[in-house]
Amino acid sequence: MKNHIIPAMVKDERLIAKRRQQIVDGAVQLFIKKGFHKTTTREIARKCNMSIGTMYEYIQNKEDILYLVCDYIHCKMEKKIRRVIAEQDSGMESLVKGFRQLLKVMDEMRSYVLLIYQETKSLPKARMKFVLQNEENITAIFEHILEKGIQDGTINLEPQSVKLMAHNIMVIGQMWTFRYWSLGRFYTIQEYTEQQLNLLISQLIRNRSTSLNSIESDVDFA
Amino acid sequence: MKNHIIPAMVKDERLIAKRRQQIVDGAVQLFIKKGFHKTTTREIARKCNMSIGTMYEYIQNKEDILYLVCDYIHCKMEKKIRRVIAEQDSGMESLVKGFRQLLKVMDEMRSYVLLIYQETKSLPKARMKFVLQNEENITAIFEHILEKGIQDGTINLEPQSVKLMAHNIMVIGQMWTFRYWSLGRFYTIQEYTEQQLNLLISQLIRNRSTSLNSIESDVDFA
Amino acid sequence: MKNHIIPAMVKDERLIAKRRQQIVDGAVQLFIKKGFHKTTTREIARKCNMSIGTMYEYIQNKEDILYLVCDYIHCKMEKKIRRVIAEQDSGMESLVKGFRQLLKVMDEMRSYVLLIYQETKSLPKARMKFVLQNEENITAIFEHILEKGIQDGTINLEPQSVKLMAHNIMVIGQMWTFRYWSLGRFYTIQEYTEQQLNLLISQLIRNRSTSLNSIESDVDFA
Amino acid sequence: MKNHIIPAMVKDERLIAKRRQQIVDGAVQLFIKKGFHKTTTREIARKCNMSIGTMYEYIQNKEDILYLVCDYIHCKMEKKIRRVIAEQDSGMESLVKGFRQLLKVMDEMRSYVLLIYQETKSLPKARMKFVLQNEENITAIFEHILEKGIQDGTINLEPQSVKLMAHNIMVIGQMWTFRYWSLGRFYTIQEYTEQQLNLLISQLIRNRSTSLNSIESDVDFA
DNA sequence: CATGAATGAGTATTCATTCAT
DNA sequence: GATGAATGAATACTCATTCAT
Repeated sequence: MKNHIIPAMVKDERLIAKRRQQIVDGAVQLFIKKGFHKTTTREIARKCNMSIGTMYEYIQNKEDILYLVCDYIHCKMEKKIRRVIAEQDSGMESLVKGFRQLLKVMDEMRSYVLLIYQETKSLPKARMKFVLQNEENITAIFEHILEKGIQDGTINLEPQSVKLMAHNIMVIGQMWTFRYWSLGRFYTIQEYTEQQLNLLISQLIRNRSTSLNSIESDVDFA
Repeated sequence: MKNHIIPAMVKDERLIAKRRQQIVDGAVQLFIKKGFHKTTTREIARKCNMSIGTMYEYIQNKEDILYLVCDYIHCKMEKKIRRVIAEQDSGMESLVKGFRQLLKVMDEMRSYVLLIYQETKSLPKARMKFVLQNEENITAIFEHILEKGIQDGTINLEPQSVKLMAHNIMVIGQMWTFRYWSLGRFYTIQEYTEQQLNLLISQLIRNRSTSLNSIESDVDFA
Repeated sequence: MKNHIIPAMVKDERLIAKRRQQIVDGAVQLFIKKGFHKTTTREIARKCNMSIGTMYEYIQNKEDILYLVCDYIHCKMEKKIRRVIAEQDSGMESLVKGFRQLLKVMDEMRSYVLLIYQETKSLPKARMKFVLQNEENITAIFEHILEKGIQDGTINLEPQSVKLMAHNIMVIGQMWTFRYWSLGRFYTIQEYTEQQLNLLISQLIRNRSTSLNSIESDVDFA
Repeated sequence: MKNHIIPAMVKDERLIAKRRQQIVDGAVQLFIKKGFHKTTTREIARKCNMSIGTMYEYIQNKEDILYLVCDYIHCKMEKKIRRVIAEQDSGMESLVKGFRQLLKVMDEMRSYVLLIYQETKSLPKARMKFVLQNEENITAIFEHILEKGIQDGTINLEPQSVKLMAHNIMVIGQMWTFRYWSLGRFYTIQEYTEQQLNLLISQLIRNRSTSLNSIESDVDFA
């Protein structure tokens, strides 16, 4: 977390972290249910069992809370995704594992991701940069995987398209959250995942003789 | 336009259409610059050279304006895209033309699309439905193209993936608007279009012997 | 009617009277249902099938409408009450007939009277005077009856109390409208009338040997 | 006071009572001078040396203020009237004392009572019920007195007319406020009181041999 | 460090009235 | 005479933020 950017009235770093987590936990629920603008600071304070006065000891304004929330969500996502990436795996193996995990996370955190997605714009320019940067960090995971795959020969992709492909992968994940209102009517998350994976692979191999099934899914959708 | 849904205090239908266009024209600019929430009704009225009183003769509340704006944008997009689709073209031809046009439109209307994207959630539930429906109408254009291509044999895609692929296409278009902050640093719209097109085609043909170049681009990016 | 006080943009006196009656008819219903303040001029115009523009040709402002309404109600009440007063009757006979008629009218026009009662204060000072004067005119009917009764010996009352008694009688009538929420639970209008009449008479006779029953009620409560 | 019904944003009960009194004190004056509808919340806040924000911490909407005012007035009236009623007095004695005190209070609080009278209808239904209930509580005082008088033989009244008579007494009091524009021209409050008392007594005794003068007035009109 | 009462600028919306057609 | 679109002052209420205790 880069919370350090947000100044607090209180010194005790340990306390700051604890209280901010409290704030984030309370705020997320409210933001998801009502949106950032329609949630009042009073509500947030009440939700996290804090007086408004106390809350303002740990933040400077309402937007700070949104920032903390976005940051928290991104960190959690990133951690969850990195967990399945192993050094020893080939590029393609990592890709498949990473992709499946990405979609698993997107499904689990659907409303959270949607939140970031819809409210980021409410952040002041400077803060927005940081949030977008977080996003780009996650995108970078897939860039690295693709590059590794190109080098070890398991992935076939022109270097100039690496960035683009990484973005595409991220967006395939995100669209499950922001187009769920339509996609959810036609596909389960498993179906969605495997079909998108098939389409994705078809872009990354020279010929489709390589079977996906050779790479076992160690992602189980709860 | 389904504006008819919004009741007006004024009877003259001609006038209603005219004034509402005035309102939309003024509001879009402000919404794009400041966002829906931070734009005041007074500002909107001033921008479109109307008194607030007059404005409220043609709408019922601020959200109506947002709805009118979203509706207007979607209609414009749909019209522009349909323009390049010709009956006599093969599925694949239509797809390529449609895709290129989609991206051209997305680039031209970048901030407009972004607006819809970020503010749709501010609409009341009922109104949101309509906006999402509009979106789905555009997606349906590509569904039809894909189906046509499957039938005439120019496109290779499993039927169950048609809907998914149509969504993917739409999202490839939209992501140019909402990830422009990153994509715009690495690609021009032409580069973006052609690379995405290449990736797309690779998913829709049995073998890559068919060259894209055979389908000339009649889309010029102004 | 002293409508003449209210200037109109239109000349034709016949038309003025007709249109103003139209306005009054529409307005009364609305005022009764929603009160003066919560009724809009637009609603009134719509209710009486007139454009607002036209309506304003016959009045100068919203308060004028209230005035017209009050005036109309008072005139109607006065006419109805005077109808049962006959020259040849004794004072006491007139009193009983007048009283019973007063209560009949109050019951029939309950919501109308209540309206005057609650909204008179919304009139500008000058207009209020006129309305109160109308009220006093009706009160004066009973003053005259009481004086006649004193002179012909059928009513026993000190001259200094005549005015007071006339007011009391009016108020007995009015309270049926503004305390109906309570009185209506315990008494029918007939019970209310006869009990109040009994009490009233007991104040106006030297000894109670005179029976009320000798004066027949020619008022039938529909 | 049943203020507890009105929720406040502030917790300290002591403070709530104090601030609400402040609000009532400021509001009454304005309501009396301009009426409820023509008084703005800003004016009220200014009058009671509070920011609007602060004021709204203690009420929920403008109507709440009106309710508080009505409640306050009724409570004050009731207390003042009850003060002169003594256990050991006979029914008739209580009645005379109570009646004189009622009129004294009505005179002192003339504009306050008039206010309740004219603005109660501006309250939302539920609140209006409470106010009317308060009114009925005061009326009940006189009901009890009348019943006592009937039992101890000092008052002669048919049981079925008790409720009616109690209402009549209340209305005799109230009419001094809402017909003061006319009554005030002819009677002082003392004259009004004694004449009405005489008329009242004439309804409540079998023969008029009993002299009122035997019951001394301990009400002095300041 | 914690509290929560105080603040007041800011906003959507209404509605009586006018006046050009 | 009739119409109804245009006007904009006026108003109730909210809510992020502060600061004395």
